[in-house]
Amino acid sequence: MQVRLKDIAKLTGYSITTISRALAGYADVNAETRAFILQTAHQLGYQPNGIAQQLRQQIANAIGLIIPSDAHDLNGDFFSQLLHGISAEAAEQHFDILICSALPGEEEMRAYRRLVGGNRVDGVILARTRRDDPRIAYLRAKKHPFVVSGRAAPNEPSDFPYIDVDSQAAIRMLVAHLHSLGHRQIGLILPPPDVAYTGYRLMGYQEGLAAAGLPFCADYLQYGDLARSGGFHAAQHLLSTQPQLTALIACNDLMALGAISAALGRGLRVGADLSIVGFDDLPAAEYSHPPLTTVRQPIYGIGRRLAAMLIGLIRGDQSAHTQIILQGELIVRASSGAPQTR
Amino acid sequence: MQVRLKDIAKLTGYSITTISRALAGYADVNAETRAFILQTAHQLGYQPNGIAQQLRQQIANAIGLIIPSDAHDLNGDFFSQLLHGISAEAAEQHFDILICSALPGEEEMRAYRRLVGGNRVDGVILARTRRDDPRIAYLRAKKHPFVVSGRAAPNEPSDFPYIDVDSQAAIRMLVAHLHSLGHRQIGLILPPPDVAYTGYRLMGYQEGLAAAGLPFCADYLQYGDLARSGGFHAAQHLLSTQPQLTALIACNDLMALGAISAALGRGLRVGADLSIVGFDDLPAAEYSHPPLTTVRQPIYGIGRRLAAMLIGLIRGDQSAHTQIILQGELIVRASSGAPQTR
DNA sequence: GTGAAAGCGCTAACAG
DNA sequence: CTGTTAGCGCTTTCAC
Repeated sequence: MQVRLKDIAKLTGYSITTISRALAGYADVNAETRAFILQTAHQLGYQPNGIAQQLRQQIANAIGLIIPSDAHDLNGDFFSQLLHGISAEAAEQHFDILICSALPGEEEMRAYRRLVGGNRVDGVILARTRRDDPRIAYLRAKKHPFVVSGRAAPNEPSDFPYIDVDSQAAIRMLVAHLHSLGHRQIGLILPPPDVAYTGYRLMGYQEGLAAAGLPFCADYLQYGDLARSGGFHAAQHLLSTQPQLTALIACNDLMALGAISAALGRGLRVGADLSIVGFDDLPAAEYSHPPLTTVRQPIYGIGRRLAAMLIGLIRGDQSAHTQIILQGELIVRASSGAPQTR
Repeated sequence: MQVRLKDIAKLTGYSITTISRALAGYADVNAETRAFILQTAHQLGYQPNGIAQQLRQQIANAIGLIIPSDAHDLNGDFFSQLLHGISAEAAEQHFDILICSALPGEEEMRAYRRLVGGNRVDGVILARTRRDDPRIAYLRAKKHPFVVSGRAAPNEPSDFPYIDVDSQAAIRMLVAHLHSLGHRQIGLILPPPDVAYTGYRLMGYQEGLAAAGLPFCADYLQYGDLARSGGFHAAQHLLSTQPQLTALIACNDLMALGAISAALGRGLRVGADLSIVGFDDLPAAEYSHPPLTTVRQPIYGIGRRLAAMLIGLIRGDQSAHTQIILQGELIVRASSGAPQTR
């Protein structure tokens, strides 16, 4: 079965130590010896036993990612892209990724204890932070390296390394965009209140309205699940109770797509009778009909940089402890246009 | 930092061996001793070092999943759901999941060698098999446990454990459905030819046509990427070169959504002027506009069962070596209807 | 019931 | 340049 250093040692006549050093590329090995050893190792198809290396070196060479299990259904594309970025960077730095899906709550914390406490990973990446997030409390107490996709809620301290998109500015931008098209009655579809970033998006909306000289109306707000269905139902509700609305801002693309579906189902022409805009720029946004006006968030890049930061922290590079807020880019597509009354 | 067995031993006065046995639940430990040890361990917040357990027991307690990196963008929702199922089962059986994204090719094979050859995982799950798949050849040669989501291409032997949906029957069903609505000119949007399941879907189409007494026309076929863009461009092409088509079958939902977008963009009423149907039943299908007629594939369940099979194989349960073909369920929604000419 | 000792496969002082 | 030795933290015979 598995080829061990011992096997190469037996075959070449050198000691296990020399084999190890030759393979690891240490300088103090005779060039010919090294060549011979490398060749033999290659012939035997030697692959170092990762577990043994990890035990010996006291590092797992792995990072953990615990995904809220509802996220798969809610926002699979987002996590998939984030994971893509993370794994690209991890692969380059020879790190593995340990994945766990768990429901927020006790199950989730058990997963963290197993991965973190059990030394299976050297650091973890957190996503979709919640208000008063117990995971952050745990990792902070453990002093275990971690980085976060997104900040803490507005009124909580974000005293950890993170990368976030300035969603406050993004929503502000969307309000300004709609206002410049002529919209005066703009509804907002928000994520659930316990999601940390919900507060930022609401603030951005209020600031946007203020900047445009528009009044804030609480009846123009509706909360919904982070998915198409959430946007669909929220839009249904807003459109029937507030028919004067000419535009809807959804706090992410999936909700926006659900809202489009609701609007079309009511016979509205999206982009004319009703403008709808989102946030994320998932692949789905480009091919929806009409294509979705949105603010682009470089999800892949965020995943990549998060992984790079985390690996930096693991290696003890204190300069990796940074907090980054990215600006999104407004992508105007046909789902938003000048308001028209039928 | 980390609490070790040694620490508990020191504190309780028992030997490491006894601590280990008490924690592992062996019967030959005095009940009081055990209680005392368990309590102490709990107080100290003991978490066994997973790496050490793995090295000692020669099992990684982990399964590997190597995701073609293009899949994240192409079909994030699908992989996300599959991953969800896999991780649910794995978590229950106390297995970790090691994820790697790699481009098909040399990079991908290196990832396999590292994970499999390096003993980091006890088994792997393969998805989106290709014709003449080198990963299967490698795993087979290594005699390493693996299970596959999907079969080999029609003309290749599928002599490995797998779970697949009968996509041949699914496409046949879709043809029958469209035929029963009155469609006679039905186009087909296919995945790239190197994807293993493409052959099955084409066969299903041909069989469906034959059963309906319709002629097969090669001009009604178009290949495209496994994504919205692929469906979009394929539909564009079919609709402009074969305007007599009244229905399009897309081989997955994303392509179908792209096709809907293309049709709407040409001013066609989907479900009336042109019927479009897909396959998968991703969350997006339900909320597209119009909602998509499709064949439902229990992706989460497939992930779950794949993980269960693999863990069975790892544990040496030969009865886990099974080959399962599931039947999809036709979900009729508004994107398909009787053909109408404008 | 409990403890001593061996060893999983590897790396890293330390000698020579 | 190369080999000897000592573990990483855990489990598991094997004695007592």
